[in-house]
Amino acid sequence: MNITASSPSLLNIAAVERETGLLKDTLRVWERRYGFPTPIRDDAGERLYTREQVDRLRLICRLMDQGWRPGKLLALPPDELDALIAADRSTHTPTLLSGELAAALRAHDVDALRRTFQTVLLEKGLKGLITELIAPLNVDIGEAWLRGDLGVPDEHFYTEQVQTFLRGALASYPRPGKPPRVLLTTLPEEEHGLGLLMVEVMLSAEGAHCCSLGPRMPLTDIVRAAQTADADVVALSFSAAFPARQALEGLRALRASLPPTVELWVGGAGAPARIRGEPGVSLIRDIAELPLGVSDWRTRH
Amino acid sequence: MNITASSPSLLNIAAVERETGLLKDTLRVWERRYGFPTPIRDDAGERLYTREQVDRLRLICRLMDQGWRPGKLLALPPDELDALIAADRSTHTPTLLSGELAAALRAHDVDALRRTFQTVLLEKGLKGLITELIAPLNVDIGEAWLRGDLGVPDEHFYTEQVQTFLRGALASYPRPGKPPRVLLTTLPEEEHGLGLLMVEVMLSAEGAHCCSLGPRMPLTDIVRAAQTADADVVALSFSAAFPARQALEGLRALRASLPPTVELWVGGAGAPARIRGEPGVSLIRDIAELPLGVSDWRTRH
DNA sequence: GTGTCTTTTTGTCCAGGACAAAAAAAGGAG
DNA sequence: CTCCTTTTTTTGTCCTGGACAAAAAGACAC
Repeated sequence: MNITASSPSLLNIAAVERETGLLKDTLRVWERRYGFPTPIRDDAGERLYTREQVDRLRLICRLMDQGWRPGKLLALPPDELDALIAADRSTHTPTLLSGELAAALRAHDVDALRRTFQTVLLEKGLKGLITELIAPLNVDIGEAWLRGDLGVPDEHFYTEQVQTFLRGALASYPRPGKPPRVLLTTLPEEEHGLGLLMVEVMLSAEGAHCCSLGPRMPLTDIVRAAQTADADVVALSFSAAFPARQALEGLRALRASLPPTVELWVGGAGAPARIRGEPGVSLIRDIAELPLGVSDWRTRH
Repeated sequence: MNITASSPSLLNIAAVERETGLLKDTLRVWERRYGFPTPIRDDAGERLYTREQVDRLRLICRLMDQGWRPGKLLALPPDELDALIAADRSTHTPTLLSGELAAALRAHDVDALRRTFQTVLLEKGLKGLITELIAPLNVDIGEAWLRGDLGVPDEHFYTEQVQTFLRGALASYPRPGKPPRVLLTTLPEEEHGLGLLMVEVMLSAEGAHCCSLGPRMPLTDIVRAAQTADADVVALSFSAAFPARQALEGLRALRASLPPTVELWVGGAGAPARIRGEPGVSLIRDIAELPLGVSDWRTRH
C-alpha cells in the first residue's frame, strides 16, 4: 500500500490551508474569481481538493514568492507554470551549494555535514564559519527551496544540523559574559529562529552576555523581559519573507515602549531599510558588522 | 509613552486569532451564540476587540485546556473566571519547580540555569539529567504555564536554554553512530521539538545513529526521508495537546506507507495509547525506556 | 529617475445558515 | 456498580455571496 492509498489524495480545505499556507477565504475567493482550484464536493457539499490541485497551488505560491501575481498565474495552464519554474531554475547557479555540500544535504548525511562545518571552523574560526559559510549558505538554500531543487526534509535537516553545531559552540563559551547584556528574539509573526541563533553566537564570540527568548515573542512580553533581564540591547531578527510594513510598525511600537537607555538592534534580510533614521534603532546590514557594533557600544559606555 | 498607547488596545479579528489561537469563525460564532465577546466596530463595521476582552479570552482558553466547556465559561462573569483560576492554582504544588530553579526561570538567569543542569549532569549523567530533571520539569512548567504562574517569555527562555544545553551534549558525541539508524520527526500538526531533542540525546547516548528532521514534517516526506536516510526506525513525538484521533490516523497512514522492515516508535504525553496492538508500532510510555528499546532492537538484529 | 495620484488587483472581513465531530447523558448488559 | 453502546446536546468548522481595505501597478508631472 502506498501513501496515496493510505492518506487519501483528497484533502479538505483546512488541510490545504495547512499545506499551502493559503487562508481558507483566499482559496474560496480564487475559486470564485479565477475558476481555480475547483475542488470536487463531498455529500455535505464541502470542498475536496485533489493532490494535483494542491501541487499546482504549491507551484503558484512559489512563483508568487518570486513576485508573480495571482491573477496571471491562476489563469495559466499547468504546463506553462512548469515552464516558468524551469526558466527560473536555469537562470540561477548557486555558488556554495554544490558538489559535496549539496550531496550531503540531499542524502541527509549527518557526518559529512558536520565534517564540513568542523573543517571550516578550524580554518576560519567561529565567526568566519558564520559569515563566510553559514550565512551565504542560508541564502542559497532559501533560493534552492524556492526553485524546488531542495525538498522540505532537506531544508529541515540542514536547519537541525546547523542548530546543533552552533548551539554546541554556544554551550562551550565561558560564562558569565561581559556587557552589553543583549536580549534576543523576534516579533510574534516571525517564526524563524536560525538567524537569531547566528547572532547569539556572534555576540557570544565577542564576550557579550546573551539571553535569547527564541522566536515569536509578543511586544508586551519583549518589553517586560528587557526589564527582567536588565538588558542594554534588544536584538530582533527578520527573515526575508517578513512584510516590511508590519516590521516597521512593530519596531516603532517597541521603540516607544522601551526605556530610551535600551538600544534596539535590527537585522536580517527582512529588516526594513526605512527604519534607518529612526532614533534609537540600529540597522545591522550584515551579520559580519556585529562585532563592530559591540565594540562601538563598549566605547560609548 | 507606554505599550498600550503605541500598540493600540483595540485588536482586529486576525490579531485576536494570532494571540488566542481561536479561529475567526469560532470568535464570530461565540459572539452570535453566547454574547461574548462583543467587540465594538470600526467605520467599516469590522470587529475591534478590547484588551480586556482578549485577556478574558485567554483565561477562557486556559480553563478549556483543563477540561472546562465553552458553554459554561462564556456565560460566567469575569470575577467567577478569576475564582476558577485561583481555585486551580491553590490545589497544585509543583515539586521540582520551586526555590532556586523557579527563581532562575523568572529572572531569565542564564548562568544559574546552566549551573543547575551542569551539576545534575555531573551527578547523574546525561540520561539521568533528562529522565530525572528535564522530563519532569517540562511537565511542571507546562502546568505552571496553564495556571498562569509562568509567562510566555519564561517558558521560551527555558526552552532555549534546555535546547542549547542538550544540543551542546549532542554535538560532542562521537560519530558515526552504530545501528539502529533512527529518523526523528513529528507530524505536520505538531510543532514542539523539545521532546524530539530529548529522544535524540537519549538515543545518541546509546550510540545509535540519529538523523533528526525537526518538527512539522508532512507524511509523504517522512516516508521519502526514511528511504533516503536508510532508517531502521522512525521515531515520532507527540506533545500533550495533540488530538488523539488525528495522531492515530496519521500513525496508521504512516505505518501503511513505510516498508515493514522499518519500525515505528511513538512517544510523548500525546501519543495515543490505543496505538498499542497495532503491528509494527511501538509505544514508548516513558523516555527512560528508550535505552531498553535500543538494546532490544540490537538483540533482534 | 522620483514622487504623487488614480485605477486595478487582491486578500480579508461580514452575516447567518447548515451540519459534522466531539462530548455528555442516557440506557442497557454483564 | 462498571463497562459499553446509543441518543442527545454542544461545539467548531464550512458554506454562499457581498463588501471593501490594502497593496500593487499604471499614469502622469516634475
